Amino acid sequence: MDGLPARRPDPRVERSRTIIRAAALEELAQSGYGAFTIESVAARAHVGKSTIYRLWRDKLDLIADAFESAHEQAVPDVTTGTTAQRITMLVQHVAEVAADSLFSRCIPALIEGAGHDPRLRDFHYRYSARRRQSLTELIAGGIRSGEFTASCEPDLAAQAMLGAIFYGRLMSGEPFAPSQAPQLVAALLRPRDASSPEVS
Amino acid sequence: MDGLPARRPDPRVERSRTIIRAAALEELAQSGYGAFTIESVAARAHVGKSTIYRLWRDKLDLIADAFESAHEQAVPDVTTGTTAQRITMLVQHVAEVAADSLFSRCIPALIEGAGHDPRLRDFHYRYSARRRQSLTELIAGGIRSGEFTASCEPDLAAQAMLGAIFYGRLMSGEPFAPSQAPQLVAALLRPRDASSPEVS
DNA sequence: CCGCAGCGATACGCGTGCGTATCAGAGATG
DNA sequence: CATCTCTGATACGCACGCGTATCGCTGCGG
Repeated sequence: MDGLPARRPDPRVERSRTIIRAAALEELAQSGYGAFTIESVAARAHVGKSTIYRLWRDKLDLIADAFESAHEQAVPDVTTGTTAQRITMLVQHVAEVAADSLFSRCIPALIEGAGHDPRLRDFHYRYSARRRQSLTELIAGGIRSGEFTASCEPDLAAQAMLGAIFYGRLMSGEPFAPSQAPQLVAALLRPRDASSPEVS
Repeated sequence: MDGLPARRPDPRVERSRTIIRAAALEELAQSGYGAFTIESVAARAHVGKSTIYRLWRDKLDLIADAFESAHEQAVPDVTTGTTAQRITMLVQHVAEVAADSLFSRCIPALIEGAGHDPRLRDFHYRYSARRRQSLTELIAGGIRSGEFTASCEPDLAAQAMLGAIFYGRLMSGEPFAPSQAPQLVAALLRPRDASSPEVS
C-alpha cells in the first residue's frame, strides 16, 4: 500500500535531536522549569527555533522527551559481593549521581514540572519508584536469605537511604557525601552475627 | 527632632499584608515558583494590584516575605518523655506538617526559587538546617546520656529521618505516613538495654 | 551533479505579566 | 463631621516568549 520510495533517513535529523535534547537538559538544570524557554534552548544549541518546532510539538513535549532520554543513565546492575556490599554500592552510586550529574541538577525542575504536567509527573514518579523498588528488593532479599536483620521494613529502609541522599541535594547546600554510604547502610541493616558497632 | 504628629497606624494596612501573604503562599503552592504572578495573587486575594506594589517592592520581595512569615509555624518544643520519645514526636510532627500543610505544599516552589534568588536560597537552607540541627542535637544528647546507642553519626541519622519524610513528599505520590515514624526512629537508634527488635 | 529535504535566520501577531500612574470613593482618624 | 490615608479599578508602555510562516542556503541522497 505504501508506494513511498523509502528514502534513507537524513543523519542531520538525529544529530539535531541529540544536540537539542542535551541543550534542553542544560537549560532545565540552569533555569529550572518555569524559566525554561524554547528560545534559550535554540540559542544554547546554536540551532534555529524552527528546527526545534519541526522535531517537537511544543515546549512540554521537548521537556518530557529530554527527561526520558536522560533516563538512559540506567543504574548499573551490581551482581558481585554480599548483598550488603551490593546495597552499599547501589547507594553509593545513587549518591554519586545525585552529587554531580546533569540529570540530578535537573531534579528541582522535574519536581516543579511534575506539579504542572501529568506527563512529567508520571515520569518522575515512575523513575523514582523504580529506583526505590530495586533497592527495596535487594534489602528484602538479604533479609530472606538471612544475611542480615533489618531494623525496619525493607521499603522504609530504602526510603531512608535514598531520602538521606536527596535531602542533602535539595534541602541544603551540601550534597550527601558518597563516602558516608557504608555508614548509612550499616546503620539500617544489622548483620545477623556481629554485635552492633558502637559509635562514640 | 521629629515634629511628626505620630498618627495611629491604619489597621487596613496590616490586614492587607496578612491577606496578601496568605494568597501568595496559596499561589506558590498551586502554581509553583515559575508560574507565580502578582496579578494572580491580587485576584486571589480580591485586592488591587497597586496595593501589593505599595507594600512590597516587587515579586521576589513578596515571595521571600511570604515564606518568612510562614516560617512562624515553629516546631513545638517537646520537653516531656524520654529522649527517644521526644525524637519520635519531633519526627512525627515534621511528617505531619510535610504531609499536609500550606507551607509544605510550597516546598517545590521553594526549591525551584532557591535556584534563582539568593535571598530565597538563604532562607531555604537556613530553615532546613535549623530543623535538622535541632534533631541532631536531640540525638546526640540521647547518646551522651547513655539512653541509646546510635548506629551512625547523629547528623547522618537525622538526615536519614528527615530525608525519608521528604523523599515521600517530593519524589513519589505518597507522602510519608506519620505512623511510620516510631519504626523509623527505632531503626536508627538502638536502646542500650533491650535487644534489637526483629522484623519478620 | 541534480534535486530536494532539512537547515538557520528573520519577522510576525498574539497573549501575558511586569511595574507605573491616575482617580474616585470608602473608611479610619481625631 | 471634616480630613486625609488607604484602597480597588483601570489603563498604559514595555519586554518577552510563544508558535507560525517564509526564505535562501547547505549538504545529503541517489
